[in-house]
Amino acid sequence: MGRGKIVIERIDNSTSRQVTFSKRRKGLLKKSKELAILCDAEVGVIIFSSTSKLYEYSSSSMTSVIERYNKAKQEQHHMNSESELKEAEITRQQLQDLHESYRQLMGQKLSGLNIEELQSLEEQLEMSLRGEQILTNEIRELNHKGNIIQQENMELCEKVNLIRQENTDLCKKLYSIGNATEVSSNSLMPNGISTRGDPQELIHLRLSHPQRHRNQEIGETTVLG
Amino acid sequence: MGRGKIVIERIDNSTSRQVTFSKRRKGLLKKSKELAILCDAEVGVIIFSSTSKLYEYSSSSMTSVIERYNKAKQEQHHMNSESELKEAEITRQQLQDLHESYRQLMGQKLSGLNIEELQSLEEQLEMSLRGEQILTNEIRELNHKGNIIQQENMELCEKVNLIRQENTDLCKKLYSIGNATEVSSNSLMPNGISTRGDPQELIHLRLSHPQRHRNQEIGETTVLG
DNA sequence: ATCTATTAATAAAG
DNA sequence: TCTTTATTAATAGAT
Repeated sequence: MGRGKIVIERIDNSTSRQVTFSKRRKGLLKKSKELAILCDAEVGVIIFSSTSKLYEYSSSSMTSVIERYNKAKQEQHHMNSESELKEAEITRQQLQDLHESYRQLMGQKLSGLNIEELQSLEEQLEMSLRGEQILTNEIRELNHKGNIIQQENMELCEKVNLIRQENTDLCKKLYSIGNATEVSSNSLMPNGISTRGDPQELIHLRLSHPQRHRNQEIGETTVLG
Repeated sequence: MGRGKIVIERIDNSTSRQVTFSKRRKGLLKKSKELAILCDAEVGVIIFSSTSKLYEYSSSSMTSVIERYNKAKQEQHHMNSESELKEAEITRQQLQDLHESYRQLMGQKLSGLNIEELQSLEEQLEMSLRGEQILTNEIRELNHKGNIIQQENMELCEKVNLIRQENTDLCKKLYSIGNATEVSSNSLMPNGISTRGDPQELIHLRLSHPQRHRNQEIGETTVLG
């Protein structure tokens, strides 16, 4: 879809690579949006340019997309390990069946000629089964630990976001104080002393009013930390 | 690009929504690959259908893309908080300038009449600045903790995968033993006793040979756990 | 799933 | 980077 057909391989020319990157990135992000809207899908796209610049699109928020992705993957893993356990169960059953028919054969053939070999076989089978048990238990434990840590992780993230939000709000407030006082300061500077009313009282009010809010928020945050 | 132009809005008809999803999903993933290859970019795409089925593409691995994304975001936040700190610094400077001109004005006007109010103003400013410091420190700490837990998480995942792989290998071996012996068992079953050679010895060899491998692997895994 | 008319994306050039 | 334009690629609608 251009003046000529191209093969999909790394573009060597740095300039045209960048041009193509810019065009196709735009196209990809547009198509991502369209897919999300048309088909009511949740979509997240992350692009790092060859110069490591980040571009992204997410129909909701990247955090929620990644979270959902992790959950879905976790479920997939669960499914996997469960089906693995089932397979192991089947294998175990097959071995037991084998064991059983073997025992029957031995009974039919000669009673107690190769007992030593039979016992060795039995031991080996048991060790197989025991070893497998150990492994599956370990996997269960590790899965469990993983889940717990991931949970902690998410909770921590929420905490961080919460506090970050508080901080942003606070910064905004501080900034608005700054702006407000800056305006006043202009009227106070030696060049422009045009004292309408009492500027002193005005500033005092402006600063003392949001001050209470600030103290409250600090208190809350200290409890969180 | 179809028989007719369409508007980008949720497709109400469930069937055609699903058809469009399938087509466009395929297109999006293809274009993602092309972008990654043509432009040497790292790309990750996550798609959840309206029925919550997961589709994905990543030029490297989704884990590494997400990791890189998180790092990049963290840096952005650092930049943000640094620029916020700079802004706070500017605000602080502005307030000090104000303070200075205020003092000068006071000096010019009446020497020491409203000192109490001035002091109150000073205290309030200091508290503002101190509170901000506390918040930014907390954020740093929380970020740090988050990183550590994430690290732990990844290491654990690797461990789980490693052990899972070992288990899979082991299962395969076990399974192949099962199949091999099952074949033998068929020739051993009452219905088909056609004893060519000594089947007993044959089974014993087949079982005892991989047995050594098994024991080794169990040993290794126990060290890991 | 396959077909095809049509639109959309984009390669190359300015 | 933006615009233009020829051409290919994607896909909407139908089967």
